[in-house]
Amino acid sequence: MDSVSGAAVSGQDHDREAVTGNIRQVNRERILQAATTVFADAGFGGATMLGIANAAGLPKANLHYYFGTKQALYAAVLDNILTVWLDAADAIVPERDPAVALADYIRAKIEHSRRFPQASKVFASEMMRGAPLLKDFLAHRLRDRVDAKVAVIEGWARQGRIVVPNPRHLLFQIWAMTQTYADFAVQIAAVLGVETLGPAEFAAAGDTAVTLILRGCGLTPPGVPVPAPGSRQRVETATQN
Amino acid sequence: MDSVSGAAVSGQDHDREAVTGNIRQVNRERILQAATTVFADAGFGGATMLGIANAAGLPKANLHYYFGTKQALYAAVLDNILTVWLDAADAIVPERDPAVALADYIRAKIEHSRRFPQASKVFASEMMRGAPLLKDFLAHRLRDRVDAKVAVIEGWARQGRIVVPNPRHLLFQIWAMTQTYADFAVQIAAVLGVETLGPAEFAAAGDTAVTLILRGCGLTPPGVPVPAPGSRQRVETATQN
DNA sequence: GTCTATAACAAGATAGAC
DNA sequence: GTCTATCTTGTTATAGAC
Repeated sequence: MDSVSGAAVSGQDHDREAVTGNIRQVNRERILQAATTVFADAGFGGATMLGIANAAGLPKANLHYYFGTKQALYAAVLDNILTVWLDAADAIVPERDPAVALADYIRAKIEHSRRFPQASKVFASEMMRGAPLLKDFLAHRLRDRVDAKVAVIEGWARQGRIVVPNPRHLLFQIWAMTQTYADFAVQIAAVLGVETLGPAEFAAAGDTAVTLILRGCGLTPPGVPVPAPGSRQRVETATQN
Repeated sequence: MDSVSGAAVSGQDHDREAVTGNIRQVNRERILQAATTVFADAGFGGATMLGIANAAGLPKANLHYYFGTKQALYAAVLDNILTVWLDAADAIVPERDPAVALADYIRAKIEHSRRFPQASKVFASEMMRGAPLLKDFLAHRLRDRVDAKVAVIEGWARQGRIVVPNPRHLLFQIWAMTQTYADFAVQIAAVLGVETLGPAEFAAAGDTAVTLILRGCGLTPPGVPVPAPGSRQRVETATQN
C-alpha cells in the first residue's frame, strides 16, 4: 500500500464495465481537480465539501459517494501530488555534469510551480499543519530519496566538480526558492506590480535561481561568467521584473 | 490608520485606569499569542474560536469581548506580524559592505524563522489564501520597501561591488530560503531525521544560505574562499545536518 | 449510480446574570 | 469587566426516493 493513510486511489480495475468505469473515473478526476483547488486556497480546515462540490459542478452527496469522508478526499488529493513531487529530482544523477543537472532540476521545479501551483499550495498547507497525513512519507520515502541525491552531490564534491557547504540544506533551499513562486505568487505579483505571474516572471525567476545556485556551488552558469568582484559591472538582465 | 483592514490594534491609551488597562493588555496579549499559534497550525478557516480560547486559558466569550469577530482577531494577529516582517531589511543600506549586509540580512531572517515560526506560518497561510487582508500591504508598503532595497543593490552593482541577475528575485529567493525553516520545519526535520530543528540545524541553514547567496552574487563568504572548480575539494562543513 | 432531503453536530456570535 | 447559557447558522454525513 503506497497511498496516504490507506485511502484507495487505484483507478486500476477499469476493464470490465468500461462505461460505468469511465464515468467513475471522469467524476473522480473532476472531484479531485476541484478539491485540489479548494484545499489549496482554503487549507484542509477552511475547505468545505459544498465548496468543492460547487467547484466540481456536482451535488455534494456525490463527493461522499466517491470518497466517503472529507479526510479521505483530502488524502486522495495529497496522494495525487506526491508522485509528481519526487520525480523532478531525476535530473540529479552522478554521470551528468553538476551544472547541467542542477540547472535542469531547478528549471523543472520552477516549471512545476508554474503549471501546478495548487498542488504546491496543498503540500505547503499540509506541512504547516504539522503534516499529520504525510509524516510517514517524509520520514521514509522522501528521506531515502534525499539521501540518494545527497550521495550524488557528495560524489561530485569528492571529485572536485562542485563545492557545497551542505548538500541537504542545498536541496531544502532549492525547494524553497522554486516553490515560493507557487505558494507566494500573490505576494510576488503584488511586489512586482503585475496582475498575475506570467512567462516573463517565471523566466526571470528561473534565471536568478539557476545563477545563484550554480555560482553558489562554485559552478559557472552557462553564458554568465563570474567577473572578479571589483571590476565594473552592470545589473545583468534586461528585464525589470 | 496603519493597521490591517481597520482593526483597532492600538495599545496606546493605557495611563488612566492603570489596573484595568493592564488587565486588558495582558489578556489581549494572551489571546493574540494563542491565536497566532492556532492560526499558524490550522489556517484562518481551520482555526476555531473555541480552540483559541482553550489555548489562551480563557472563556470563548472573552475573545469576542476583546476582538469582536474571528476576522478582527485574525487581522490583529496579522498586524502584529507585519511590523517585524519589514524590519530585518534594515541591514541593507548603501554604505555597508554588500557581503556583510546580505549576510546580516539572511542571518536575521533565519533567526526570525527560528524564534517566531508561528508568525511566519500565519503570513504564509494568508498568502496562500490569496492575501485578502494583505493585498494593500503587499502592493504598497512592502512594494515600496522592496523598491528601496532594490535601489541599494543596483547601486552596489553599478559600483561593481556585486553582481546579481535580478535584485527583486534575489530578495524573493532569500525570503523563501529563510522562511522555509519555519513554514516547512516538519518536512526538514523529518528528512534530517531529527525530532525538531535545533540550534545546529539553524546554524547549518544559515551557513548554507549565506554561502550560496554571497557566492551567487560574486562575493566571497567570510572565511570561505571560492576554489577554482576542478581543484580537489571536500564537502566543507563538519556537521551532517 | 445519482441526488434531494434531513439528521446530527460544531461553529461564530450574543444576551444577560454575576 | 467577566463568563454561562443560548441562539443561529453552516457543515459533515447519510438515508432513501428516483
